[in-house]
Amino acid sequence: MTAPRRLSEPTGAELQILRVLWSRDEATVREVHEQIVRSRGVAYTTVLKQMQIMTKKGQVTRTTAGRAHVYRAARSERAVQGALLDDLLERAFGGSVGTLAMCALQGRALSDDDRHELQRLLAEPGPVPVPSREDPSDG
Amino acid sequence: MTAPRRLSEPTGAELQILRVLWSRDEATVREVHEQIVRSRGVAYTTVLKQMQIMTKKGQVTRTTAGRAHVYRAARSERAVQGALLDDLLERAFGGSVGTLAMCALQGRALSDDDRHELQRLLAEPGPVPVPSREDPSDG
DNA sequence: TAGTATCTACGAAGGTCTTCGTAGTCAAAA
DNA sequence: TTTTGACTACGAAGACCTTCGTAGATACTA
Repeated sequence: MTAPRRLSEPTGAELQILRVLWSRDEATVREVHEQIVRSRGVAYTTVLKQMQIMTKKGQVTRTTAGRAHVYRAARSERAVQGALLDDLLERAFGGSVGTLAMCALQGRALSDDDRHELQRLLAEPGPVPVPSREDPSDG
Repeated sequence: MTAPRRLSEPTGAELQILRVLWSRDEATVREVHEQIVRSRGVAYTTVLKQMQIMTKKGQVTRTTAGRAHVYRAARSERAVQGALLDDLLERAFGGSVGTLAMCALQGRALSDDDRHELQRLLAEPGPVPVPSREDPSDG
């Protein structure tokens, strides 16, 4: 009756915290909580506990400043997004990137900039190239 | 100390079952189990229980044939894929379809057919149109 | 010094997910 | 008739997620 589950891609609550960290580069628990509480009522200690767990999981790192901790995301936003997409790709699309991309684009609004960028990407031959964005750590 | 979670998008084990149902249109628990057990050791009653739960959740429907049940997916594969993409879009991409699409395409191999299809899709003006594929039920 | 505010750490509750064993029903075979 | 096999239903265990209260430490203030 055992039930092992996911290996370590961030869950919903974890992603919400990571989004704050990515947007500010680094932040204290208080700052993260102040940001999150605007959209969803949640206790300070809930965010604290979550971030402690994420530290243990290696999703964030922290340093000490005064008597508070300052947190940083361990992986770049792009790296985590890619991993989550890989998950979904395998679990729901049988690994077919084309199906996923078409499913994502169909019926959804797209900015002209994004449209052009995608067209440019698709115009390149071979595996779609990765433009060099700063991408500190990549797990 | 309460922890409400997802509303009803299928989980990993549920998706594995749905994939079998989509591939055969309909199937008994035995057939689904035989298919899944090829890639992963799991007891018959585990699949049975899962499908009972999915029935209660409305993810599958069933009819009786003899003393066995015959199951069907309640929603089309495309509909579920779209819903899962919406989830991920909101949770990890801030709703930006363009970012998701680019992240999905970057660095991943793409068949020529898929590439051309995507280019065709992107060439259309306005919200990317939905091609008419058979799409029986749409949640 | 006493009180207040702000941290971290921790434990526990209640929920979902996944898994499997056991029990009960019914039909077919010995 | 007894045994065997296939099916459904159900309960419970264990893992993980999310939430919050409480406790202890440390600084600031009256």
